[in-house]
This record gives sequence, C-alpha cells and structure tokens, in this order.
Amino acid sequence: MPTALDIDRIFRALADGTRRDIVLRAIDAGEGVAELADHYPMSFAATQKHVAVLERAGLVTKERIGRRKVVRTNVEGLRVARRLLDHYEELWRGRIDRMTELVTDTKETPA
Amino acid sequence: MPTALDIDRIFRALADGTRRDIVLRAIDAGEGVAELADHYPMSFAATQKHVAVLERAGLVTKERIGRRKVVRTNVEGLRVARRLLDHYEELWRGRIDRMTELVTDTKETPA
DNA sequence: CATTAGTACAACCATACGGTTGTAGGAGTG
DNA sequence: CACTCCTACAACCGTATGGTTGTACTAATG
Repeated sequence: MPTALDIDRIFRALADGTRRDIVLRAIDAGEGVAELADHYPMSFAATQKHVAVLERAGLVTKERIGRRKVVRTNVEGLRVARRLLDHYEELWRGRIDRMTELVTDTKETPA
Repeated sequence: MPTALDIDRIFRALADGTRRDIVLRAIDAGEGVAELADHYPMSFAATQKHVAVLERAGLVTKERIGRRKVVRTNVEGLRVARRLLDHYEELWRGRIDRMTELVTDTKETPA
C-alpha cells in the first residue's frame, strides 16, 4: 500500500510538463536519458534530474542496455494515482446516492 | 480543453496530503474554511492558502452561505486528471497490442 | 589502453512553496 | 451602531525545486 508520501511524490512528479512528456515517450521504451534530453530545451543534467524524480516516484524504471540506460514507464505507478482519483469519484457518487436516498426516505415517510 | 498549465496546477494541488484531505472532506460540502482549518495542525491562513490552491486548480469551489464560505469539491476537476491517466494507460495498452501484432506478423510471414 | 559516449552527481543560483503573523473587509448579532 | 465571526490578503522566512556548470564513473571502440 502506498504511503501518503508516495502519493505526494507521484502527483508532484506528474505536475511538470517535461516529466509528463518523458512518461509518454518512455511508454515505447527505446530512448536513453541522453536521447530523451535531445527533445527538451534544457541541459542534459536537467533532463537527468527529471528522470530521477520520475524514478523516485516509481513512474519509470531504467535498464542498462549497452552504454545507455533505457527509460521505461511503469504503468503500476500511474495506476496508483488513477486508483486514488477513482476512489474520490466513488465517494462523490456515494454522496449523490445518499442524497437521493434521503429524498426517497422523505417521500416514503412524509411528515 | 485544459492547457498544460492547468494540468500542472491540478497535479501540483493533489501533491499535498492536507489538500487531498480537504478535497475528501469537501465532497460532503458542509464545512467553511475555518471549520476545515480546525482539522489541521496549522494556522487558519495556511489552510486558507491550501483551499486557494485547490480553487485555482479548479478542484474545489466556494459558495457563500451566511458569513461562511462553504468549500465544495468539483468532480470535473478530478476527472481532468483521471482522464489524462486513463489516456496514458491506453497508450500503454496500445504498445502491448503493437508488440503482440508484431509477433503475430512474424509468425504469419516467417523468414 | 586511450578515447569517446552515456550517465551520475555535487555545487551553486533564482524562484516557488508552505508555513507564520498581522491587518483589513464583509456579514450576521447584541 | 458596535461587536464578533469568518474570510482575504500582504509581508516575511526557511526550505524545496528547477535550472545551470563542472567533475567523475562506466562501458563500448579505435
């Protein structure tokens, strides 16, 4: 079960356009850090830091292939976030249901 | 359609435990800012700032009721984030499908 | 084995963020 | 009207974040 800090890191990591783009590109899992860096108007080191943030959040993994380290997005990380949002929406639906139930009760036992 | 900055704000807003808790409590939409603040070990102003962050992200709205401003979570905001994660997972599935297809093609047209 | 490609990491800087206190405005209540 | 409750916002402070450059390690290549 992910801790609150895990959730913090996941959402924090997703709160940056460059990092979201890296997640997208890394779905096809072919590029190393340097290749990823070529896509962005920043230094290699900056990109490397973004990858590190994603890695700490569990959203990507790195695999050594030759002299490169290929970045691969980890769906399970994404699912942790999605499940939480699903849960929020469930609770929301529950609220609607409770309100409906309340109206029904009122109708069935009118004052 | 939400801009990249909108997405930034939404995920950023969700990257804090206090704010996520406010979103949860505000689903039942009954508490004003001061009442919310009572739940957390911080000043009223700090809580008020958190609510402001959520409001800017479109995750909650405030409605004046008497002298209070009742905070209510906005599901649509949550859905923006959820849809994005759904999309990422779809792309992931797409990758799997393409890999499977590749294998199938190889089997059907062997060298 | 010297060189080059790719990666990692430390040090540094400006700005953003999460907290504080203090002050001021808007809406009920005596 | 005076007062109190709730909210809003500015100013401030320490720390985290996103960027930079520079140095060092690892692995393929001549």
